[in-house]
Amino acid sequence: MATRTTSNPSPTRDAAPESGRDRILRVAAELFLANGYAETSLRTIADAVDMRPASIYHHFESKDALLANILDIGMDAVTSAFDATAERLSPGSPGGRELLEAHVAAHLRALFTHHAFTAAHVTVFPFVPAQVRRDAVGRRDAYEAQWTQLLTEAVPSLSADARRLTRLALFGAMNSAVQWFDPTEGSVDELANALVSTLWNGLGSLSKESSSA
Amino acid sequence: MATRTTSNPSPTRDAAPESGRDRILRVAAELFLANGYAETSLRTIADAVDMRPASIYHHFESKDALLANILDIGMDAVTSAFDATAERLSPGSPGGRELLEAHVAAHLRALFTHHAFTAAHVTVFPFVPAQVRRDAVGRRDAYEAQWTQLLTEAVPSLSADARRLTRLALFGAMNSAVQWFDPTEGSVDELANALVSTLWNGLGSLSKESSSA
DNA sequence: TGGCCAACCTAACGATCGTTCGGTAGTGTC
DNA sequence: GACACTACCGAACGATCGTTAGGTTGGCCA
Repeated sequence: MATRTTSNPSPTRDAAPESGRDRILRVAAELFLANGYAETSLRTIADAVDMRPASIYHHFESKDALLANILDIGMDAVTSAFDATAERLSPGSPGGRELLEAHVAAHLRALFTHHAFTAAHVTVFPFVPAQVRRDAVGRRDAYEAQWTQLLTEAVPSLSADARRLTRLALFGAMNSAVQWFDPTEGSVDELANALVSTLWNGLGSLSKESSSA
Repeated sequence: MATRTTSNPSPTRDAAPESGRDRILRVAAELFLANGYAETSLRTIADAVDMRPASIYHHFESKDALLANILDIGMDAVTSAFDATAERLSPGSPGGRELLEAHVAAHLRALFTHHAFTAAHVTVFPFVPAQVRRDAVGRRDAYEAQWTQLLTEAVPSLSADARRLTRLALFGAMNSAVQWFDPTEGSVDELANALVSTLWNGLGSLSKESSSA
């Protein structure tokens, strides 16, 4: 679907030296996240990777295309994390809570592992140029559909309305974490556990008298 | 605390004609929300209010100051909504769930009533110029402290860590609503009820066997 | 050895940006 | 009728923006 080349920019693999293109992607993603898209000029990016502005155009046809690649990489990260988790869990078919927690953990892990690329979706997204945004919403919709199916499986008795609300609220909660959770100070898996624990058991279970409406 | 003049820009009061200044604030907030801060030029704003760019500077000393005013108005809306709700509920001191739901509803109502002003906090905020952001975080911190106290009252048995997590996740869920909830298609109070209902009872209560880990 | 091509460069283009300067029209005040 | 004040305007400033044209370099391959 994506005609863009989204080659592997993750530097965690061995000593494979980061290519110039990947370096631009990573640094630009970090700058976009820190300062915003429009506020980050190509000259700033070029300086940060020790190049000249014109050199960026050897790798990307425009600033918008650079952003589109970054968004694609972020989307790749979360969707492949979801798919890998689904495959890993498919034979056992665990309980609803375990299913949910595994996917929340996977989503959060992808969010923080490829932080600059995924956070771009959360923060920069509303303001990316219309065409770039149009390209990306298709993939987002597909990812959200996967979650809808997941919630159906995890909590079958949920109505369609409640399922939609739960999905959107959960996404809001998870994605907001990129703005306040520091993975160097706590485990992402613990965050996922705490989040799903609250969502699954409810705050009412902690009150002396569970006054369920 | 805020030295800026944050006069009433809400048009819902009688036939008091919207002043030029308030019109600039409202239209600019809408444009910032729709297109982003840096992407929205003063010429675009001036066109939208049928003025010339130089005229904006009669009312605001800079584009940053204009944004700072917008953020202030948004913050005023949510804090005064919180305070009014707290005062309204103070004599009765209802149960934890009712307390929480009332404040969630108040926050959401403020969010959608002053949509452009409050949504600016959610979407534009990460990218506003550093000085403007610094001015605003103080007020945000104070508002978050109010919620921490509220959660302590509503669910006393919550640990400090869990309280912090719940507050941040709830904020993430509520604030994300400005991006997906359409108040013309559903009641904000019903949204608040559904949200708190899920949070209070938990998804596990809907499963056949509530497998509370 | 010579051609090829990816990677990067210098220099500059026109456009647009936030902002400023020096006005003018209208209104109320003494 | 002079003054002051608010609200706005026309025209322009220098800076910065994304982008392009036309190089230069160095390694690979025949």
